[in-house]
Amino acid sequence: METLSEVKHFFTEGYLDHRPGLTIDCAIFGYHEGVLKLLLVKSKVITKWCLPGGFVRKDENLDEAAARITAWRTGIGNLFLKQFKTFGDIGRNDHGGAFDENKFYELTGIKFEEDNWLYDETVSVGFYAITDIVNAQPTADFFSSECEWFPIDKIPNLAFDHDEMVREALFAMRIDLYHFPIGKNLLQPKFTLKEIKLLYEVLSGKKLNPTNFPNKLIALDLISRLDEKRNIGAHRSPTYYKFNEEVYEKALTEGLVLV
Amino acid sequence: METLSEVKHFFTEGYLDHRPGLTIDCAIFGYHEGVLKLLLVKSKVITKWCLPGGFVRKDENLDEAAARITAWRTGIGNLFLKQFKTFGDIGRNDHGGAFDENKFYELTGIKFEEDNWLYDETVSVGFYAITDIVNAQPTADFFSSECEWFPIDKIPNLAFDHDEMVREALFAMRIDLYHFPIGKNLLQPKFTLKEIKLLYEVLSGKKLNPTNFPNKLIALDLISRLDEKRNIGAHRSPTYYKFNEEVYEKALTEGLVLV
DNA sequence: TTTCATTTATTAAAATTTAATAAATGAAGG
DNA sequence: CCTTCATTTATTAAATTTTAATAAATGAAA
Repeated sequence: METLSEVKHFFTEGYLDHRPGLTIDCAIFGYHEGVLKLLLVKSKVITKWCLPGGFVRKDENLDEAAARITAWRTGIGNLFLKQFKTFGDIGRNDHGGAFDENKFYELTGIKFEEDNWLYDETVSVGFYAITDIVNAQPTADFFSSECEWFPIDKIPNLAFDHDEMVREALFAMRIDLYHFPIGKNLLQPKFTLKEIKLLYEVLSGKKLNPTNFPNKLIALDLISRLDEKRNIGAHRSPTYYKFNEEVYEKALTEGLVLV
Repeated sequence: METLSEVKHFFTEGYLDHRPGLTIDCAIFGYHEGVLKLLLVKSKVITKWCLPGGFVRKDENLDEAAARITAWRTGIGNLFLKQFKTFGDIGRNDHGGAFDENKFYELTGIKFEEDNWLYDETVSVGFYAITDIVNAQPTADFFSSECEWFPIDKIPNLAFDHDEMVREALFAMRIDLYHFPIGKNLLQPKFTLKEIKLLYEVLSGKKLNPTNFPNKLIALDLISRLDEKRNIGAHRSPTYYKFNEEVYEKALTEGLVLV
């Protein structure tokens, strides 16, 4: 939502083209050179930071809604996206004083009625995504004054049940690391063993063995060695590796066991 | 729902105490002595078998709804229950001719109107459960004429998107096997290494190493040896083992890595 | 009473994983 | 311009773990 008229339409008649009581929230993790961050949104009318999210449209599936929201917030389509949990505790819509009605009226001229469709109890389907930070373009909209990356260990208190969502997203992502390949959009097409090890270390939050871990990826036939070396200055030149497309894609749908 | 008046109330005024558009479906896996089965329900008014499920009440959370439904269908409370995926494709409510309107009228005297709340698009949160078959009491109700265990490799075509649900439930359960302890309600308090190996083999669908696999459980401190042996007739007596409660409970919430 | 089938437990072989060492590379300093 | 040095990758050796093979136990059946 970028214009005031779009906003007004959404608040007064949004229930006509959105599925009532059904939202999506996305934990978008961003990786770049050894740092893991999370994309958060600050609304002008909510005093706490939030996960990017929104209502599901009547003409789209859950996956499509999640893809739309992440694509809009990051500028990147086709990123690694995965449903991790659905949140439906009663009372989870309660903002606990975080919503500023006056500010909302000031910005929109709309008085929020008790029976507005947005006050209805909602269920939110949580998705997480992993993207490369340099390729992403954090995008704000009418309400969100800010849209920023936060290092994973410096995430502020979030609105609603979004704290729990982040905790669960990270937990699910770290389990998925053992069962789905990752890295295709996070590393260059040619990468060194040290780079992919660092990626996994940052995502998992654990130290990995420098020789043993890459060997597992090779044993799974997920990556393979190239006849090319990188020049990294005053050090021994490491060999380049690449992902094996077919194996990678197959593992994405069928799963694997990486330990 | 057991009586006709309950049914009538649900169909005409159910939206008053249920959350509209929000259902739960449960893949209840049953284990007993090396066989894995799935609990299915056959409704009098739907021509195909279904997963047990139902609408979420306005006064309960998702987990509570899932616990209520599984407890009602199996007679067992407090079983291993886990959310695995939420299904919200548009058109997933379409029964594809599986719903028999005439039979429904015959049984209830209710004419289904186009605008009945049950015709609204729904999102279903999928849970799976694992229970011991001998302790379970499959229970039918007003509509479900039958409620039966089906061996996992002999599951018939199901109604709605329940085929996909079962596939996803099994997939999720088999991944969870690597990260959460299982067996406390499926084995006797004292069990042999062969028994727990068989349990894992049946649940995972894979052959496991007879000495190595149990050793991993011991190394994780999940099980420990007792000073007692089982008499199994004309064979060498195996040693009994038990679960370590504290480790087991901790792993249930924090996760583990079992490979 | 002895043999036998079947199962668990122990031991030895194989494979894998970890740690230690060697080799490579170019910057920095004499 | 040559030597030293810090740092990184690659290889080799040690340690550990996993697999396979063998031994021991048990009671039914011959």
